[in-house]
Amino acid sequence: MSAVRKTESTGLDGEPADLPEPLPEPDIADLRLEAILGALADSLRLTIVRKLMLEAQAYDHPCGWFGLDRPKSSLTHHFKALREAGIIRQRQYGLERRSRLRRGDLEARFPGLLALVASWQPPSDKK
Amino acid sequence: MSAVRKTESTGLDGEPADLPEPLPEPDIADLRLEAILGALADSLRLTIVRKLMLEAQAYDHPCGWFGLDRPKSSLTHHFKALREAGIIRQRQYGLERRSRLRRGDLEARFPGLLALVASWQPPSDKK
DNA sequence: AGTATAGTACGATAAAACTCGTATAGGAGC
DNA sequence: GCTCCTATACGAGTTTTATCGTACTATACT
Repeated sequence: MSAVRKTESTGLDGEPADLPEPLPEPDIADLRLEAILGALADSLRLTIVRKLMLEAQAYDHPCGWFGLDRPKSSLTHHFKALREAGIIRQRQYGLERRSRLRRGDLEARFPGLLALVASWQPPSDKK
Repeated sequence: MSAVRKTESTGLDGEPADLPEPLPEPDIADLRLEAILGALADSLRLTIVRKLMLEAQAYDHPCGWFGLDRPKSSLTHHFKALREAGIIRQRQYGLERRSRLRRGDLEARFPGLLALVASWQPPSDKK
């Protein structure tokens, strides 16, 4: 393993520690493949994860950044499903609840899984 | 690509052609990641697929070979779910309906997916 | 033919998941 | 304080999935 620069203390998954506390989520050791596959078995959620993986820039994006055309209460539902499965981490930043992919955790526990999501293409109509 | 020996004619996924017709299943081009992940999001079905992948010997195993402690009608349900998602192929051999993994198709369309299943471990109690 | 066998089909029940309207919370900015 | 904004919480209706008993079909065997 190559040396990793740690300027200050670091938090979960190599993140800086000076961030709001994450919302409740499963520990990396408790990630269950069944639960994760179930959470990914949905094209809207695949879209979310894929976008986080391929287009996330500065880390941590609010719900609106995804540009999903669904009622807000539906989106809350899907983001929560992803978080409870352990796929994303969510933090509260003032008004916004921002999400990031738990990329390191997922790759450590299920190597290759994210590559599958990356290569996924939505069905002709994204519904 | 290396040369593949074809003694006689071959059928789907490189199988010999002189086999009973497979039960209805999606074509390789129609495999949907969402559907496949959904079918795998279950520990009993993961157990089935994993066993097919790691222990299948002569190809094509009947339902009883798996040694699953569930009512027969439940097993029918789960095998059908796997077949309709495109994960297994089923053929009727007299009394028995035997299953095999669509290994080549899956690896071609979703490389790395089966490796995830292979590394899966059932939760402490297989239920 | 009669019996055992492997597995399906049907159907009922129950549990889980999806969808989304409405109401609400709470920080941000004027 | 008042309003705007992002997002949640609650709850209801709908759909999907799981579970499994019972009845049945079709083949194999004697």
